[in-house]
Amino acid sequence: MQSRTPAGRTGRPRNAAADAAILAATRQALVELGWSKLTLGDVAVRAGVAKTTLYRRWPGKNELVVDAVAELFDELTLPDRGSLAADIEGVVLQFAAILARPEARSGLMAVVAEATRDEALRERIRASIVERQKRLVLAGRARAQARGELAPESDPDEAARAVDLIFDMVAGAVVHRTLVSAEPADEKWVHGFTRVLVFGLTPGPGPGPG
Amino acid sequence: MQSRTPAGRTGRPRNAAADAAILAATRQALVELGWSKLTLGDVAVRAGVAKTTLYRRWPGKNELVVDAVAELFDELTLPDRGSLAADIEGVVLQFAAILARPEARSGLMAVVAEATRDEALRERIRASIVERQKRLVLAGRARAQARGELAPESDPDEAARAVDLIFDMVAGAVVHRTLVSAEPADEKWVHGFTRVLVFGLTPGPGPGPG
DNA sequence: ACCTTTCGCTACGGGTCGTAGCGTAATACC
DNA sequence: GGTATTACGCTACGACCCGTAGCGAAAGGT
Repeated sequence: MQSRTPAGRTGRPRNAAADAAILAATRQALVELGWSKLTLGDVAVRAGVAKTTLYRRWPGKNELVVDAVAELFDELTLPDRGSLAADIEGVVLQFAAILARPEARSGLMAVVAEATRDEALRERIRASIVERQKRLVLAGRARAQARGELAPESDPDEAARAVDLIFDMVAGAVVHRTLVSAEPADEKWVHGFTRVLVFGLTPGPGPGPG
Repeated sequence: MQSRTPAGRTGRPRNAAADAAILAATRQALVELGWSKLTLGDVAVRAGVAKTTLYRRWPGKNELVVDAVAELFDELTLPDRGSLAADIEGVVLQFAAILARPEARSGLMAVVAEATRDEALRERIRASIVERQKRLVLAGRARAQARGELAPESDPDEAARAVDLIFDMVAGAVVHRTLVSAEPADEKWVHGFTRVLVFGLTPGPGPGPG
């Protein structure tokens, strides 16, 4: 047993508080400067650490911002509100609240853009941000099936595709509303969105989108 | 009448061919270098113009890339395929095809990210990219109402909100699927998406999402 | 005490930025 | 044709940021 230090290593241990300080400084810099004007030297000064310390812990700006933004999504939960529509509305409102924060707005899209040319970064985003969100979709779907609101999927492959589709529709709509249309995903909008998602554009069992 | 030159100005006219060359060079650089490593000096060399010419025509990298990417969306059309679902599938497939191109993938998200801190850039994106797409939603909706598939909206304010909602759902889902989930929005996916959008998650008049 | 790792600091070459200045080219007006 | 006006290509520049190397000191284990 040599696991008193994080990985059984010898030598001076890393200052754990510095990690938190650096990530907080990164978010602060994102708010004040935005992605493009954010420099690692500036973050180091804000965090009260040397620039070299930053480079010892993160490969570069991209990975640092991913980790800084990922922490924002820790607060996502899925309380049981009794129905599929209510569950969707609840989680979408939480998601919208996160995306309304400037550090998320400027950082998230930028790293996604960078990830289009960086497979490792894409995987980092998937593991630390996307996967956590997708688990909420899975949980909500299971609940709805237990309630009888959705038909249970026998084919697990089909089920996975359905979850991916729903996830892209929910997250995509909120992100597009917030960042591209640049208008708030408030309760009214979320309500209309949920109605369309659950009942569709054509007036079926529920009222139409008007 | 002094409007033979574009705006009635005197002096040497601008080389119109240079504009096209610069935008094409920008797209090429986006493919080869991506957003972050794209430099205006490099674009100038590719286009065969001086770097100063670039700065005389565009305020900076952001605006240049917006214009370069906007041209990609010129090809969007909305052929009448007979039904709302078919119309949606057609235009979504076109949209997906554009987003599959590397110059769109790396450029679009990056400028949207920059636009979160730049009101003028946001307006430029809205005018040259978003508005054109939204017009297709308007046209498709009018067709569906003419066919009787959608109830006509009496309140123009409600109608505008519905169009905005649909637009965010369609564009958002495709963008998220393509850029965040990083998987192709192929025919199978588009078909499933359209079914959910038109008929909803719950098995109403149509079949469920499975 | 000794070893190992981290940390802060300084310094560096390399690259990009955005602008200024200059001479020249291309057009409109007279 | 001559002149005014604008666009163009080119060069050069200070400022900034990058990412790394090298050093001495600090903080833990053994």
